[in-house]
Amino acid sequence: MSEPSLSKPLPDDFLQRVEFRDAALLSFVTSAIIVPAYDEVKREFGIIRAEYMLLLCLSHYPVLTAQDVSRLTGRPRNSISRAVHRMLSDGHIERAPDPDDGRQARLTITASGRALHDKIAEHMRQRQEAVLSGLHPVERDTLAALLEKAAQHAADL
Amino acid sequence: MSEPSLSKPLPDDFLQRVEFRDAALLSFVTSAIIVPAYDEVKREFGIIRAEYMLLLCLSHYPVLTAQDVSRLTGRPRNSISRAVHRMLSDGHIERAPDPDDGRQARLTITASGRALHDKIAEHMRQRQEAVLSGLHPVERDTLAALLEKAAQHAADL
DNA sequence: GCCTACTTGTTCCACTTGGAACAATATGCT
DNA sequence: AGCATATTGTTCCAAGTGGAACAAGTAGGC
Repeated sequence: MSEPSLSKPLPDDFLQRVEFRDAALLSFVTSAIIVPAYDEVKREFGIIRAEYMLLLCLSHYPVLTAQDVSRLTGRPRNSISRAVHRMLSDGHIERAPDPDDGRQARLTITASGRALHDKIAEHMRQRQEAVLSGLHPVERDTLAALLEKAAQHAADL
Repeated sequence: MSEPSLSKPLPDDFLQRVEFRDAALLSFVTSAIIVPAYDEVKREFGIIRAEYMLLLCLSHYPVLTAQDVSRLTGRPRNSISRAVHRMLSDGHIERAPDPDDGRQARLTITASGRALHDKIAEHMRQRQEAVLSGLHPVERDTLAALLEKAAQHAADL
């Protein structure tokens, strides 16, 4: 035991002193939800992040191209391309050439893909509740409203 | 990079319709800050995420072991181990064996490492401001307070 | 028509990432 | 003391990631 040795290092103190406190807090809370949730999903369903984002997008839009998904999610096109091939071979999505544009393909989700998405979304939701249940419902609403305002502003950058 | 991910051109209603809206909003806003900031830092300084987190930790604690940094940041020990070696060879940190425990080594930041950290932190801060400047100062304080409460709760999970 | 510029989806490759096993050391129990 | 167990830091390896180049296709100008 030399210093204030951190046998149990609580980052809270750390999150106060850091030079970019708001970003550090955002990152900490987000990771507390996202990282364990994606780890669970990968272990349980063998689905990696880009693959799930593909299913997520297709479950909210009837038809998308790979490029659409890339732009929606911010992931590079090659990651989406790989995800499309795996989800195709697993039968979770379908692909049809666009008759009006020979370059692009129209992607749609299958019943199997939608069922998988529903199960994964429930994992995400549960993890979200575990982390955010420390806030009262009114606080949750306030947080969501502030985040939405920031998201709006960030999207316009 | 490894972070949570939704990026810019998101139709507004996507974040409303998703099954885990709070997590999606958190992920979107966090990524809007973190991802471009780390990309800049990597391009400009050649420093990757684990390496910067090491510098960040050591700039706020006088002495840490690699294990401490791993627990503080949540990154696996081998990532920290690699970062330690590169920051050592770049002269940004120093390492000395712990006289009381032959397993661990005491890490400290050098003047060069601290200068690098200051420059990187300024990049992060600027990116944070770009995204969060859409909120009024009072809203920023409210957001930080709510996130801190959630972080506290998440740390106790 | 032709030619240039752009877009979509893909493959290639260098790099990052993190789980698992490992040696060295420390701790606890009897 | 001895022996089992835990911890630190490391290396190895399989997997994921994203930039760059690429072929096929489209769009616009002339």
